[in-house]
Amino acid sequence: MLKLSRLTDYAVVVLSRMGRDDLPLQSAPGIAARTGLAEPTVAKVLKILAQSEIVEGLRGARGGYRLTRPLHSITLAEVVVAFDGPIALTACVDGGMGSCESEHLCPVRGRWDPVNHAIREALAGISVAQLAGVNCGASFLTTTINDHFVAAE
Amino acid sequence: MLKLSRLTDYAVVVLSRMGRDDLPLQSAPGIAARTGLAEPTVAKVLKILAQSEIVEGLRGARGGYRLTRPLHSITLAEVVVAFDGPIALTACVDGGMGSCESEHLCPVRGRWDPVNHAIREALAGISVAQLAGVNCGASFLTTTINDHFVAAE
DNA sequence: TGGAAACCGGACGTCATTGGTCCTATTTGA
DNA sequence: TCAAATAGGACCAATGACGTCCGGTTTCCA
Repeated sequence: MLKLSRLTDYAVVVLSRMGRDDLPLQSAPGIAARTGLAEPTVAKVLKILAQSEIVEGLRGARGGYRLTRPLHSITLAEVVVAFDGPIALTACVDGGMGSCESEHLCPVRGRWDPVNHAIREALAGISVAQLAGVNCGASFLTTTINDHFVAAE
Repeated sequence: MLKLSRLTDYAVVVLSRMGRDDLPLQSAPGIAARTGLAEPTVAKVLKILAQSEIVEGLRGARGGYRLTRPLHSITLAEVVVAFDGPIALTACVDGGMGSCESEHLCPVRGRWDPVNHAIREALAGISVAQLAGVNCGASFLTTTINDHFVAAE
């Protein structure tokens, strides 16, 4: 279905929530309660986000998570990469020649790179703040995508 | 991995092959032999392509398939839709309100549409001919994507 | 007129990946 | 010292994709 993993979806929800009520520190159970998502799921999402340094986790009692950057500087591409891995529509792209057995017959050898690049840029042109609908006063780069947002409002 | 289904990948290979040696009619076993792909797989791919009217199937002995349109007018988006269904990165997009149980809490409600649109346009801006590397003399619309192709050559 | 070749539609078993959960260790504040 | 919270990993169930195969139909040719 060319869809991204459900965890990525949750991540956007969690990040949006964290950006909306910007407290100094938010615990996983607290975010779970405010988003309506299951607590273990939120915990898993935050752990992965912390590994990608999109959020920062502080341990111990009264610990919690906080955003390392404002929401409008976090791109959708970053989040997708954190959960789904590198953005590549086909397996035969990672530079590694020789991995495909019918390589000498394949007429599309190496042609997917521009496609992946295009998708990557489309996702990089969208910030989580845009998805969250946070009015952060920033103007965006990708005119095409921004036009869509304007049209959707 | 945000990857498209393997059948979509095969479809591009098959279409590229059909466009390269443009015979009046090509059988599934023949294409299988020329691409190095398994024959049942090629047959399945062609059946789906026929349902989407990207190729046309002629039955009977000496039958086979042929492209309904030149390769450069078939977009990657069409092929993806044929195999992966409508391009939508999340499940909560198909207009159908009320399908999500935590909808009233969700801070990204309805915000995904522009993202899907952006991805859709990125895929619609790429023709199968470009993936196949066929020199068809046409100039392309999406400057961004075309720039990538130029840069890749 | 019969057989062969090819498309058409669908069903089926297997396999990998994802999704959700849980457990234990570690850290920190009261 | 205890409680609260993150960190990291393991585990199992289930969904979906993949590849294959089958019977049916159509058409050409000998």
